[in-house]
Amino acid sequence: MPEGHTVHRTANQFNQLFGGQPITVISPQGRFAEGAKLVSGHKLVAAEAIGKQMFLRFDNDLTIRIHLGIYGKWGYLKLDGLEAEDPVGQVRARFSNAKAAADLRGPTVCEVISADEVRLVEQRLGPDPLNPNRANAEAQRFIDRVMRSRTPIGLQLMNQDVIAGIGNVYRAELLFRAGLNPHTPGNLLTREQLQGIWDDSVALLKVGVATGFMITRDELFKKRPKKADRNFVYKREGLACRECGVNIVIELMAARKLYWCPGCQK
DNA sequence: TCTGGATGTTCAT
DNA sequence: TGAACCTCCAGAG
Repeated sequence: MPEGHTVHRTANQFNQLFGGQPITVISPQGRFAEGAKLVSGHKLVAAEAIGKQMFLRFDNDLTIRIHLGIYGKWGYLKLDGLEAEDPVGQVRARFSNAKAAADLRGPTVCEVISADEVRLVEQRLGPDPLNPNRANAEAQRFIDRVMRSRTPIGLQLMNQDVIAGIGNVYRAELLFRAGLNPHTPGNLLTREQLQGIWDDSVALLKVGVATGFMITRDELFKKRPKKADRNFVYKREGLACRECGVNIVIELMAARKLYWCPGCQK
């Protein structure tokens, strides 16, 4: 489920499994064979997530940048000294030590880049609500950026240069929780409204990191709700709004499905 | 068993 | 704006 929370969970898992240790990197599928050779056997200094991208920094100043895109998935194997079985299906990259292995399938990006190239990517990405550093400055950066543009807030929340880590599910749910019509131009919103969206994104993403699920209904945060119960509007087109009873609508916004409630989001 | 859809991004037109 | 990328899975039959 590649929105920002998933990538932060993966980075945490990588630091636990492989952090500070030499790591074997292979490409069973072959498409990452050259990159794997550059870093395999080197120590993983740290795994870091920014928005939907993960950076694996090695002790030879090279970094693997991974973006799952829409298809990408991770699978984990516990080894405890046993040999890993041959991968099933198209495994772009396998990361392993004696204790564990992580298989990467179908990513949009899996490449080795230099420290300078890492900085270029970091500069382009917008603030990440899960970035623990400079939390207040990051919020202001988000607010200023949104207010500069007439682009609808529903589009801006999907732009990784504006806010890194939000995808289609959180976009729909954040706007519902804020009571905002997705078509509202960014420059017509107030600082208070945008601060509210930012704070809510921090809270929802933290729930996502903790649970692994995109739960957006407060009363279900500490439970394990079924998929159909987790959200207010996402994938609920034609059903009655949980708050006002008006039917949830679906429309295409920049070729992505947008779900919202015309009753609650005036 | 088959088909369509999916939480995303980039590039060409 | 639409196609391409590329893999898995839920739902249909």
